[in-house]
Amino acid sequence: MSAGKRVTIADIARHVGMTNITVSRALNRPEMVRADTRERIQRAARELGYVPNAFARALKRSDSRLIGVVTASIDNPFYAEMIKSISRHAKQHDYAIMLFDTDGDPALESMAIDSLLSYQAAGVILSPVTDEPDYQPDYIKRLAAGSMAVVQLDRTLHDSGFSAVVLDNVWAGDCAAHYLLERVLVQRSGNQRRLLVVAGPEQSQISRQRLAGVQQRLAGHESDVAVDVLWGDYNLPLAQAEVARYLAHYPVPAAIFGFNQLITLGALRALREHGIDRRSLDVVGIDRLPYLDIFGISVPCVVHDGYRAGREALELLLTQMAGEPSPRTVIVRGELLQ
Amino acid sequence: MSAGKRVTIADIARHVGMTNITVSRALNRPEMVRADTRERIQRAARELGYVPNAFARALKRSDSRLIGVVTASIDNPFYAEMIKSISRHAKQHDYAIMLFDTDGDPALESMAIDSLLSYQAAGVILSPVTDEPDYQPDYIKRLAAGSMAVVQLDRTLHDSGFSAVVLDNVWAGDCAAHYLLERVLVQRSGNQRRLLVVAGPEQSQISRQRLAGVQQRLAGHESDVAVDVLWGDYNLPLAQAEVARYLAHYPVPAAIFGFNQLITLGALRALREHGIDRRSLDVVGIDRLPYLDIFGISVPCVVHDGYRAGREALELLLTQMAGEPSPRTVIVRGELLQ
DNA sequence: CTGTTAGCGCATTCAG
DNA sequence: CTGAATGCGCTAACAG
Repeated sequence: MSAGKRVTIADIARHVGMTNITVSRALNRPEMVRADTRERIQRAARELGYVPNAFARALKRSDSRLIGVVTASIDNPFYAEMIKSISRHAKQHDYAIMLFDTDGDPALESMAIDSLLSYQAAGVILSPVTDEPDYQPDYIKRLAAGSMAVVQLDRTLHDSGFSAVVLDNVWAGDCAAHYLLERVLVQRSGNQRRLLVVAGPEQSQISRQRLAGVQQRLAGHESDVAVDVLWGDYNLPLAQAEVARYLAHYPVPAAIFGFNQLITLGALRALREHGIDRRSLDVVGIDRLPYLDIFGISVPCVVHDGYRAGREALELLLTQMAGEPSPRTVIVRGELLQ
Repeated sequence: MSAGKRVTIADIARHVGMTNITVSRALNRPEMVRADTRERIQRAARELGYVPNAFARALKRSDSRLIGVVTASIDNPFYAEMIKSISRHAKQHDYAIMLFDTDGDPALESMAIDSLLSYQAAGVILSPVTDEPDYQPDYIKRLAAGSMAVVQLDRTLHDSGFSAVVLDNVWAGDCAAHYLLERVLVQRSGNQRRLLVVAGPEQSQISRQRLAGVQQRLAGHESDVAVDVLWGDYNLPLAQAEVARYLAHYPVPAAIFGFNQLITLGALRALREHGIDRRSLDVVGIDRLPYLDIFGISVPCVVHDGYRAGREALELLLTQMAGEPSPRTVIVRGELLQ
């Protein structure tokens, strides 16, 4: 209750006329202490306002109950959903979450990893700032050398060898292309059969896979659909600018496929900007565009279950922490929502 | 580099033929060590893959570089924005964030506080599960007794005496009501002059303030606008259900005012469900309904700058941590966006 | 069931 | 500028 010094186990010991270790046991392994002394100790702890010192405990036991989450953008709804899921499940296993939002900055990402190593985190769930193969941050070595479990989420470091939970990106591309082919493109005529894909960075593995999915589906179909690809980034303004520039130079395509939520929104905004009714062509996306049904709007999207992805990541991390040596990859497949 | 034991300061000391303390100094207060030995030590540290042990350091210095963030819903975009802002600014002051998503569960909230006390967090930014005055969790005592700085964010514990960053809720209500009066309600006739307010929980201080703002504005206007209030919670399904029930029993009001993003969306969905064109009446809300402009939809809203609120909260926390004894309250005013 | 001893890794005394 | 001793708070390991 006193605001001055912190109450330690020793204070309680003095208070009840026992030794430290007995107090420690009464608090952590109650069954090892006689019922009445246990009572006395626990009551004293409560009355004195005892708060265990997590640092001292972790130092002694050299195992922390900490899990790190490193992500580039907590304000991306898909990531927020995954983080919520991780947080919820971590709590069930008595782990606290240390969160790092790297804001797309590799330097911050590296510092985040160092912090986690420093805090002896039992594991990290990592979604790097980019998944381009060139990105080979030097913390990979530090991570691989240590005993910290690692699970990558959504974005992966090329060839890092860590476990991962990723989306089925090829399938997502395939699925959207299939939708476009079956329902849409077949109904159009001649040179209208043009699909505009608005992708992320040209080197992004995720974008490449999604595009591969599209191409694989088109190839199987023996159609004469032409694909134009705009490379950019996973944000709205750039996607909007790219699409605007495209529309200024080429005829309106039969369909547009946006590779994530923000890209799709950017493309739609560009259409509007050019005075083109979005219903005059077909737009599909990846990731949910929430609440549009309320306004009678429907944009078909391939959506992935972020809650599930988060859970899978945490479970994978726990098995790694339990000693499973071989890295595993879990693939989460989405579904087309119309 | 070795995967076995962690390398400590002592290993480095042995390696370079110095003692622990010199190594410690070379790493933390380089100016206290001769240049060449400092070099040797720092190089050895790098080569051996030394990682400082944050626990040992914190234990010794009894000051952690940890700030706790406790919130009910990281997946609420407004909260996500605030958390991102907190995270970004905390990093600038070399603090790491420990995040707790309480998921609306008071028990989890209490555990989160205990964890933070246990980790000797320098401060907490707290947004409790509810702001109803009845909610007086017993961790308040523990918090007040200790030396941890506390700043409440958005939602506050009634009479807790902690610093806070809150929204100007009265003003938000006033502002929306003003808009409705000036632009809208005056144009309607007789018994059509009915405003439906869809609020949060009946005891929520925030909802009460927003409602007070509405009533104050209406009172000042000497108008004959009647207000119906639906109490509920800050989520979509309940708001939708309440509004649906209202529409089943009463004539369509001249306007609907939703007290947060999800409530407004719920109300709009109820309208749609009842086959009522939302443009046949006036709908205003609090919180942004993002991206609707892309679809040519406009729902006027009072929006608050979450990024700023987060920054203010962190700054307030830092001043508290620096010893400022008197609690302060910062009020963030929103603006009407049409 | 309880106590003694010892040490986790680091940084603060105080001496050289 | 460098070192020796000491302790932060807690809990193994081994007694008793």
